[in-house]
Amino acid sequence: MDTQAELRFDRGDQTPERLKRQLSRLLGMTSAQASRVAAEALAPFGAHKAHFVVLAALEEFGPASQASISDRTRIYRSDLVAVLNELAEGGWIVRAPDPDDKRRNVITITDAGRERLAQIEAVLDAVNDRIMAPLGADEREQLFSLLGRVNAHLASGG
Amino acid sequence: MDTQAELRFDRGDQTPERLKRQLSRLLGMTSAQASRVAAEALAPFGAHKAHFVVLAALEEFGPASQASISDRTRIYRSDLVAVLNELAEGGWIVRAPDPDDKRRNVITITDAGRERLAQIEAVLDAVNDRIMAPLGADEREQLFSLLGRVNAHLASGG
DNA sequence: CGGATTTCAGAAGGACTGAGATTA
DNA sequence: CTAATCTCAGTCTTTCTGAAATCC
Repeated sequence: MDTQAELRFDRGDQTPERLKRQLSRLLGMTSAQASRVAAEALAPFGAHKAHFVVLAALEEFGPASQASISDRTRIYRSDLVAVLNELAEGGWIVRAPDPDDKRRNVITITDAGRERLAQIEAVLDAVNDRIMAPLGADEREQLFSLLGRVNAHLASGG
Repeated sequence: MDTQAELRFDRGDQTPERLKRQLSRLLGMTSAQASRVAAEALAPFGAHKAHFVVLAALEEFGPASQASISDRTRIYRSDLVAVLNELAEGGWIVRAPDPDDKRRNVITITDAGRERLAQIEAVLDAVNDRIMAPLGADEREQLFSLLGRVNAHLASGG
């Protein structure tokens, strides 16, 4: 591809000094690239990151309503609907009405879903490794720790 | 606002273990929150982050064509058009045809633009400080350094 | 001609809001 | 009646692609 994105490498560093100090900008650029790498790696499998997130939550916490899956994954309730439709179509989850509370659905991961999860996880673990390639093990831990603290602070209203 | 986002605080940590190890997820969440904080701080001024980015590039590198502004800011050429329209409407830049190359426009920051830049910068510096509030000075530098290395690696095709 | 610049139109994804229908 | 759940229908923003028109 001879796109504009490609032309942006290897130019002399003409980044304005003011921009280098803005963490939100550095976060945004890095996040966008990381997401692109992950999405490209998952594309050949017809998988999305949301699939991984939901399957992991089901595998670790067991069958759950859509509301509690939303709380655990931070995927909005409204957006979960489409994700679960896709996962149900693939046979990776089962969506059944809850007999104890007719407002709810009970979402259950299937055996095929567990296999799918393992497959996606392997892909994403490799992606993760590739993203953090320039960092040593201790540096990776530092990055997680620092980012995690910033994130927790922002998530709790800071 | 009694929205879903608000309900996501202060629940017991029900985050699936698998998700905690994915840097791209942590990056995405932190980036989204940081962007939201920045956008909310700029909204009362009717400013966007792109305004800051473009004005900073013009102030530091002087008058430039839209193509070179794009290279320096990593804002796509196609997206720059709307940003420059807004900045011209506010009187913060002047867009004039380049007599030496009629394909180009020469974009120049105005005195009002410099004032605007200082105003926006003050807002964003405060935002930056708020985002990194839980970190000490040395930790902030570490975070910038680690993220910068990951970003550079991804940007150069890694 | 090939190549660069500006502009417009739109795709694709993520984050988010609001409301309707149903049920507790 | 209030509140929770699921669903649909959107908005908004960002990143990115493609192509037309103009000019070097």
